[in-house]
Amino acid sequence: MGSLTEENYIKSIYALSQATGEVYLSELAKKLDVKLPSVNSMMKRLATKKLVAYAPYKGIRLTEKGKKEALAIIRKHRLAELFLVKVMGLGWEEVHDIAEQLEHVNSSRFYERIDELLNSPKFDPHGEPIPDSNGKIHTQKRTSLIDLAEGLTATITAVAEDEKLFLDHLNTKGLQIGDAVTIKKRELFDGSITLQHKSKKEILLTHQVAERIWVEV
Amino acid sequence: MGSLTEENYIKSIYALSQATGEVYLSELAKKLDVKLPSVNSMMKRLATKKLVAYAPYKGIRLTEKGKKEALAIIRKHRLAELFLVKVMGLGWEEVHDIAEQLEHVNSSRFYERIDELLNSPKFDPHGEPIPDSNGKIHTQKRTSLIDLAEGLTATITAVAEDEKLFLDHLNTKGLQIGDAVTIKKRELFDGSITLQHKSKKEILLTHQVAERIWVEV
DNA sequence: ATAAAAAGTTAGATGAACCTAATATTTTAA
DNA sequence: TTAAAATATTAGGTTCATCTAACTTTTTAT
Ligand SMILES: [Mn+2]
Ligand SMILES: [Mn+2]
Ligand SMILES: [Mn+2]
Ligand SMILES: [Mn+2]
Repeated sequence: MGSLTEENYIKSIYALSQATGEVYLSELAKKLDVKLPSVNSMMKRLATKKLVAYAPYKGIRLTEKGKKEALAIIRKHRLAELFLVKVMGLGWEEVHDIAEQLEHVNSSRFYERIDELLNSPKFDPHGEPIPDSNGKIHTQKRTSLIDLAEGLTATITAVAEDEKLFLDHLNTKGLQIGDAVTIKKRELFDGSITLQHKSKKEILLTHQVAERIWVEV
Repeated sequence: MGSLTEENYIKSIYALSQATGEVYLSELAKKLDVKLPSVNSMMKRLATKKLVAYAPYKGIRLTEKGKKEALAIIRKHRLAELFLVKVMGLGWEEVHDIAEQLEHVNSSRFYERIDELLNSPKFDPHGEPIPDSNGKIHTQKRTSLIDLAEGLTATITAVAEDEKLFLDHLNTKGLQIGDAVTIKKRELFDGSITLQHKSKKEILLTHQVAERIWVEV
């Protein structure tokens, strides 16, 4: 295992590479809130450690070793989040920041026990899949609410997790993972969406909110 | 709050100053497993931060601010240990090393919830008092088993906590916090002690073990 | 196709946290 | 009371993780 800083780089590279496979150093710099030369020199270090494949002026990608390490950290992060919600009774909107710290705890016993207490859970409180202890992860093809046609009914399977304000917003709207929603109206002007919700209430979501909610039809 | 390293220095200074009040840099160096010049420059840093009182060639002591910070860390450490035992079902012999990491987690919510779930506990799994959220701590006058006269009966109130092998040893001997023991025999030759235990069994403890067990008569 | 913009690199500096080697001060023991 | 031992300090160096400033390469837009 590397340093806390190295772990955070690896995790961010993994997250960014979900889209295209390759990651630009400038993306990484933005995500980690550091300058390009910092990223540049860290990439050289991670390359000598065989965690990323790096060639000057080319984008980077994780090696198998790097991917494995990323998934181990993500596993700890998501197990921690679910534990904080299910066992400790915290809200889904407040667990991410704590999990950012707990994911770096080095103790197989600690995470073994969490996994046992939660019965080897498959999803975190925001609907993200939890990699198993071998680093195997179930990636779902995800459809955003904004891509759903009027009239369709779908189930909320996941939501963006790293902005507390967004989750606070969902709390006030009364939306949760597993809820069935029907698209009543899609506004062409501003991209906002009106949902029919199990609570019988109609819910209006702005584009900004709807794009952070993923569903399964 | 300072860095993880600073927190560990503060905590160690607090622990060492329990005996005499003043702490020698060389003691600190030994405890933290670093060399003297490292301690020396850290003391200068902590002094500018008003966490320790430092003058060249004099021992150091924590300021009130430093003491408060130490107690906050110790509170987190001990709450974490008890949580790991009571809520997560880990053994008292395996929680110290995990708590060494959890004590640096920066989240009042996390520790608030632990405190609530445990009902504002007063003692950790090894019998150490847990400072309250204002940094108030109940220090007991502690008597070691080696200082007890033959024939006396006493209750185990605390044990040394930072050596896993020692706690494993107590587990095999079947000794726990709260157990009543009677001194049957004290050997002059090697300082070993024979106890009468509630389990009806006689238990032989070497001096090395007995000195790490504290009791109340 | 060239100029401008974006992305990436190098050089050199900084602060944190450590180190070794040399030196100074204080304590202890002969 | 002086020498030895213990303790503390200074000087100077290393690695990690960051930065700014200057420069190079690649991409994009006119
Ligand atoms: Mn998260
Ligand atoms: Mn999550
Ligand atoms: Mn402990
Ligand atoms: Mn303890």
